[in-house]
Amino acid sequence: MPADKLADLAALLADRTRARFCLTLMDGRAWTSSELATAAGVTASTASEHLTRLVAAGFLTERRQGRHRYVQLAGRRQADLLEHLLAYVGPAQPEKTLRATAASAALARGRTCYDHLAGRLGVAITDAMSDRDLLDDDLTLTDRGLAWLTDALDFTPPRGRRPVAKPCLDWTERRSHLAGAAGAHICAHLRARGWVKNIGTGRAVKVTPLGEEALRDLLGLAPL
Amino acid sequence: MPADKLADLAALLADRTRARFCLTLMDGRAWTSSELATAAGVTASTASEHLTRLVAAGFLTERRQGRHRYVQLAGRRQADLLEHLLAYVGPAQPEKTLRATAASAALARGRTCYDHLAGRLGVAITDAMSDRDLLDDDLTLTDRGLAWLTDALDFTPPRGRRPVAKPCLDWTERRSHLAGAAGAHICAHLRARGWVKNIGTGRAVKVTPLGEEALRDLLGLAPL
DNA sequence: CGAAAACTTCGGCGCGGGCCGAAGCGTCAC
DNA sequence: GTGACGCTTCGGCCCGCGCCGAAGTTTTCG
Repeated sequence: MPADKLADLAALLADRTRARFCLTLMDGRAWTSSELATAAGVTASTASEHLTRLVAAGFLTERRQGRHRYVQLAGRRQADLLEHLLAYVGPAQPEKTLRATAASAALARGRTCYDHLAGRLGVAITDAMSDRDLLDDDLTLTDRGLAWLTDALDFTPPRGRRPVAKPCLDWTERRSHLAGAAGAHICAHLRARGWVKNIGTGRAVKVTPLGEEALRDLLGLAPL
Repeated sequence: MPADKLADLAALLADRTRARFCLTLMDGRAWTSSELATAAGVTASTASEHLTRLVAAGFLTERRQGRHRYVQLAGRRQADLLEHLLAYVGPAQPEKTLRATAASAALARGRTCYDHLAGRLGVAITDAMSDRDLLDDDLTLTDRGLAWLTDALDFTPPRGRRPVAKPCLDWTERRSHLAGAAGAHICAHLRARGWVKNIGTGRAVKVTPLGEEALRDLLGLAPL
């Protein structure tokens, strides 16, 4: 019965603590059990039980390393699903505290979404690439786009079945931005060059002065 | 906190009975409370409470008519969300009973998805339209496509903001098929002409002999 | 080696929620 | 009006589960 599987999947995310874990993990990085526990405001034992359940359901993967248990979103499918759910509940409405406002403004400006860039930054890069005919309307890579990525950004297309470029729904912008191998490569490349940096401990990112210059040169992108 | 809203949304669907209700309502039609109760195998009182909750959350809409309470999926956003969740849990794996096998085979062959056609039938129509340059790669309507719909199928584009054509993910085929106003129109048109008919009480549909002929003439579609 | 750190397991508490049956209320048919 | 019907409300049952603290295991560090 597909309804039962649907209910089981929903039940997995139908808890505030587990939902917080998943959202925290949306940055695509691996977190330890205790990091997630403090981030969500529960004790270590509670976190341990939740993680066991999320891993058992295949939603997260774990890697034991010494006395640490690192967990990560299991893959892009899970990240996609979370994005769709977030898009449904809608962008966070006006916040109460100043700190929360600043934090969510930073998130809206630019962040990582699993392994690629999202927020206004992600959408702006996607738009700039579309304007220069590097992307099609459906966010697949054009020949020009492939050449550009290869030449300017040292991209080599993956050998596996992973789509090179595909759209990902953005829950603050309500627009599609570039995901897939190309999106991931761009994110990694900009990070490696020091063109974008993480802000704080979350998944918000900011463009460095160096990065603004580079993005202007590469894509004619004005500072956000 | 967006995580809390995510958890609340998931909790809404994290019950087998409510999940069954929603899946039953995926045919886009309105059902009465007692119909859903028997379909899901619960008493009237239990169904009433679940429906109240789903309506309060804005997931369903209700229409009181005499002594009946008709409920319906609130809109396309809800249907889309359910499709994505179903796509994640995957197509139903091999069934136990013969009756279940036949029923799910019929569903895979052709069904309605909220207001348009899905399953192999929906995908086949979408593919045939793409082959004839009526649709772009991203399943938007080409000029030829709009002309074809208007001439052959009495289509008039809606005045509102509803997209004329857009992709919808198919949870059995794992492919996109045509949704949006054009998809809904095609479904309604085929049904009105008696080219497709509902099978039984669910959302499975079959193509009539008349319909097979018409689809061959219109789109060069071979019988499924 | 001993102590500290990260995590897990277990017992127990309390709450929420899913279910039903019985009773009540409005609506329709005769 | 009278009865049947569809639905809702209420009380009560019970299970599941989210949480914690305490104790136990494994690894690291000095």
